[in-house]
Amino acid sequence: MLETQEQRREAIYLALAQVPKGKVITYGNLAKLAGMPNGARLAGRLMCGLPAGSRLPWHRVINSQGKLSLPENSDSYREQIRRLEKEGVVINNGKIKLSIYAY
DNA sequence: CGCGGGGCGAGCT
DNA sequence: TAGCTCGCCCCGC
Repeated sequence: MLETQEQRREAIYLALAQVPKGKVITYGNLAKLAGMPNGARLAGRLMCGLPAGSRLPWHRVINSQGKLSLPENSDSYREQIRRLEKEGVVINNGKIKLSIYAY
């Protein structure tokens, strides 16, 4: 299980698809749920490689510091902020409250 | 095959 | 809180 990179990718996607709306999850935790204790960086890699039309909630994935791990000047960054706020996620000084972490 | 670099994380100063 | 180091895994050179 989880031998090919396609299987790992699917595992991450499945785990991501289970993150409820209005909540967020860290890269490390996401990878862990997918069965990869040390796959945080892989998770990050996959996020930036997601197809544009994907229905996956990639915007609910943040780093362990409770912040968005994207360049503040990028379009993706603003897009993520926009989507999160639209779901009711409160962000203080760029940080997200621990109370809305999933799992 | 070594080396540097990532949408990472944990631990120490 | 801010930096730095080190460990992890995957990629491109």
